[in-house]
Amino acid sequence: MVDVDSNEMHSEENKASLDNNKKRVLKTPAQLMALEKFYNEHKYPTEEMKTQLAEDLGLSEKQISGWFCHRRLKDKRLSRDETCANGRQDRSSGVIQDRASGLGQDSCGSTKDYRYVDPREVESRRLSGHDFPAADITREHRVRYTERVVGRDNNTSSESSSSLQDRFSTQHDDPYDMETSRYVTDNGVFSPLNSKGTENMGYKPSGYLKVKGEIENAAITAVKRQLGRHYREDGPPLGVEFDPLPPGAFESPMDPVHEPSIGGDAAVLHSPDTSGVKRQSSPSSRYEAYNSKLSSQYMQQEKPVRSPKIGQRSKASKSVAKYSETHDTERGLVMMSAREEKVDGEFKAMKDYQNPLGVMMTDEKAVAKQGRVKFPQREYATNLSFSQIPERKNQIKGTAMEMPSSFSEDETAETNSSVVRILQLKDDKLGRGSQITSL
DNA sequence: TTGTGTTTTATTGCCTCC
DNA sequence: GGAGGCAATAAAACACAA
Repeated sequence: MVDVDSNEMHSEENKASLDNNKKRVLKTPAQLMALEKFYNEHKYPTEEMKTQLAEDLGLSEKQISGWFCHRRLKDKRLSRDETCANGRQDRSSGVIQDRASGLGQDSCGSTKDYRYVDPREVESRRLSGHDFPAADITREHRVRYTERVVGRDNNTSSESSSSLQDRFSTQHDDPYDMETSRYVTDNGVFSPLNSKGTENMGYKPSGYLKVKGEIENAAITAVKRQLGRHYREDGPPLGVEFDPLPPGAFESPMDPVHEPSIGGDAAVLHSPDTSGVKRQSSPSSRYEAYNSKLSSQYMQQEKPVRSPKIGQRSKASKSVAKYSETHDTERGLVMMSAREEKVDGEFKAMKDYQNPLGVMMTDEKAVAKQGRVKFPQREYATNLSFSQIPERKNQIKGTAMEMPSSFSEDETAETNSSVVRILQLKDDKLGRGSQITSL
């Protein structure tokens, strides 16, 4: 742990070092966290924002500007790599991809190549919550970063997935607030998460799950567990017949622009009741989106492409695998950030889905230039307790580690109930009531 | 322990917009 | 012309494998 004083001193050193020598000084975890959070909402901060941020973080405006600049470049670079990798993967593998992950699908393919998309458009989409490879990348980065932040002292648990058990269980506006409230005790010490969810299951993948990696299918496994005795590997019970799907049931618009790509049910999304569903923060919908996305990510890792960046990713996945074996109690904290970010984006996507793109997309760059973006509350920096953020070391990188491999009982219950709610909504819309029980 | 690769930070130059 | 952003580059910090 790093106490406040040392961080503040560090911040002072940042300024001083800039003046005195050119030796670069790493941002403190708290600074990075604040910056990341701010960046997550404002890719192009106004001068006022920068000033405020610089003041709050103890950095110079130049540093702030430079950081945002590099951060955008990083996003863009990663976006290129990611979309290109996805495109290659799609061509080389015969694995069916979820439609929700189709954004990567067409990245280097025929529909649209995001490498040639105006980055501001990318950003606008991200801001508006539309799913996008870059959004994943941001999430990946954030996970990587926060892992570094919290993953330093990972000796509290050897369970492989306790951190993930909370992925879908909670929704909070501010992941950082949530982190501190949920994981930090009154003394500011990280309290271990409940890890029993991993132990009590003893579930072994079977059938299709054997083929795919356990990591990828952990979410599927979780759903299986939730379904319990209702789950049948060989399909529905004999004698149970499903109603034929209505025409166009699987024909959700694949407009790469409007497609929210959250992997949720199209009927739900297009339903007038969508608002109710999204506010409900259905873990199942999130789960679906997550699972579909993870599939594409997993495939990338499985067949690394010979490019420097992909090589990094492959290496990262190894680290992740190793990391996931031993670091999970506090990793949950990392997951919370990534998850909340994604979830937030998903709900934005759902909320924004009904609006035309032209209306929804805001050119933040232009807006920032005009200084019309309201500076948010100074929560980015001030809400961060430096004492709660470990010193940064042990850079653990990865993407697929976000995969939930187990759920706590509470989470299972909640997820299960949410799944049922979604199914009920679907059935209500389709005017049938048999599928839930058929499951 | 060391070499190598990756990431992050800082600098600089060019470009675009007002 | 100034401001801001992007891209290229260098260098330091860091992680990891041998």
